[in-house]
Amino acid sequence: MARPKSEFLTENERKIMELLWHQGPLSIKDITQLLNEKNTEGKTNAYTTVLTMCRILTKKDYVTYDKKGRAFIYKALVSETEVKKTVIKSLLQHFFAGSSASLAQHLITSDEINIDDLDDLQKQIDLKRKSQK
Amino acid sequence: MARPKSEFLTENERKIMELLWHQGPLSIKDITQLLNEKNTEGKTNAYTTVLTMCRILTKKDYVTYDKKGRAFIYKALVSETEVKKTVIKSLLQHFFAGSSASLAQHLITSDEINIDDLDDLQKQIDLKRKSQK
DNA sequence: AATAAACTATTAACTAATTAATAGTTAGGG
DNA sequence: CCCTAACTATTAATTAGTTAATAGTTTATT
Repeated sequence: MARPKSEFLTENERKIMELLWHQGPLSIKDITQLLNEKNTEGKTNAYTTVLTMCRILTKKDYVTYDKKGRAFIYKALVSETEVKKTVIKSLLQHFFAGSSASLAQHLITSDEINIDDLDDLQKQIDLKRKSQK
Repeated sequence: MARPKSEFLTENERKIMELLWHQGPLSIKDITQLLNEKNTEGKTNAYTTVLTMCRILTKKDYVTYDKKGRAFIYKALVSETEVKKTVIKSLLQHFFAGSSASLAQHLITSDEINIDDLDDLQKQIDLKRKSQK
């Protein structure tokens, strides 16, 4: 077996999905424009490059399209939530023995959380507790 | 530009790194054996396949080797903690606007955390709070 | 010192992904 | 109805990663 399809979205694929998630259905032209606007460092993509990426996403069932006039309007088939879930699941599996609690703990003890965040988390835990009783 | 080096470890690469992290330095023979033992579904890798993968990991500076007799003994150059950190950072960047707190919240409100876990988390938050005062 | 066993190096075939040029098609304005 | 602009389809070159056969080298044993 040669290289398998990448387990998740590649960087380029994710960028396109983000546009579709946040802006709704878009034509290739739209996507090309938006990608090139966002790209710092002046790195621009050709129309046909974006087309190819959208074809790949179609083949992988991440998106589909409707024909509107002569243009294809692409839309997401998979939600951001679903992708998020998959990625977190994989992270948990690989590095935290499948335990959400273990990752949560890691995040809480990390340096990047301040007191306000901790307050919020505590409230969230209380709420969750009550709903589980 | 064609396909860039994968941002992180690929599945195969990660499996090898796991062995080196948890078992210490190993020869190609050892790695091959351990990989094939672990593999359910009877999928075995040839010695030379493993060799190639180790070469790639060497080129990427994830591992290095010492010559011991005629064999190369491979050892990890990058720790599991470092890789973990990188993966979490990317997840945060892409799906949680860079906020650890936001991901922590997501985990806490997810269905997969039980009361005992919540207790532990609460204790952890208290500890962290005191240390930050 | 010859030989076999154990190891590494070279090479290759194949698929996925990236990038895009060029060719072909279609639809709307004159 | 024809032409051109806007769009899609085809094709291709390139690199990364997967898999492994084969060729070459080294070392230990007889």
